[in-house]
Amino acid sequence: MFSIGDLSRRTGVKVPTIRYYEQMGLVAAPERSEGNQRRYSRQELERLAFIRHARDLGFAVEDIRSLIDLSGHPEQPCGHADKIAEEQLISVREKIAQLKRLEAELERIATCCDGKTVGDCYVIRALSDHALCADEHG
Amino acid sequence: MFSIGDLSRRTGVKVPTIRYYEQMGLVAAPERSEGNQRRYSRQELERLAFIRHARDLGFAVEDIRSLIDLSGHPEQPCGHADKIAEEQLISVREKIAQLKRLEAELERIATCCDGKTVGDCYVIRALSDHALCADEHG
DNA sequence: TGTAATTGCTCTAGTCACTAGAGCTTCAAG
DNA sequence: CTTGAAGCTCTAGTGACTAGAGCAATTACA
Repeated sequence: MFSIGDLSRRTGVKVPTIRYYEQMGLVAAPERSEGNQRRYSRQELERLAFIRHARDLGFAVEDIRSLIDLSGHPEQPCGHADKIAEEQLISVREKIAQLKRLEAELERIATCCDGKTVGDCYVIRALSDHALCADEHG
Repeated sequence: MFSIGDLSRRTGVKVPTIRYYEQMGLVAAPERSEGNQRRYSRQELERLAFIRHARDLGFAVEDIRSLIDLSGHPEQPCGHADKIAEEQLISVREKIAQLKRLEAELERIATCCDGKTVGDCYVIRALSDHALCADEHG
């Protein structure tokens, strides 16, 4: 039996976040001690580790809920789980592409400033005038 | 003189977002028509375009506030503006690095599933067991 | 000039995924 | 048996908007 603090240390999920997940129905309400404190089993530790891992990978809480539902039905076809993971992959790739465009733009902005005062600062001018951008973004 | 809708169309910032920026003090409260509708000048259009551009580049509203304050003092040294842009560049690069790690992990997860049911689905197993991960993330 | 469609106004509340704080109780170690 | 850490519930705050209700003003057209 683990206290909420044990669970937090073992999974890296903060204590208030665990309680929040319980409220959201992502983890079930666990047993309580005589003094009304939460007591978790190993199964619940594993579920929380699952959630943590999926959150680290950028899955939305709703996706995680679906994945948990799926994992409770091991006899069903797993196409849905694959689909969630693939969509997540696509979204991550899109974010990378977008951020790379920003990186290029910011690189130009942040390294080209040789003005001494704000009046001729390239950072400020570049932000004021989209026409100074090399290409489209945003 | 532009209505809030004109401003929105010209800058790509949505109408409620413009009002929100006014509330947050990012743009000044503009003149009003006799019927109490907002009327903007070209200067305000430019400021909003500046904000839009900076938001597109991922600057936080607080950073934008600083940049606007700076641009109001063109005689000051521009080191601070440079610093904000450089920090933003660093943070974008960190995000890219993190997302690339996720991409690799998700790629492995999403493409390796040849199980037919959830019971032996690699997606679910990989999320349950961090030990299946090729390397650290999150 | 009339009227209808569009646009605008304020205000409150909701989003997502937490995070912080107040004020209290329980637990574990010495 | 005491003390200090950890736990409890509850409310409210974060960032950057977004949505909706219920009105008022403006604009286009007949």
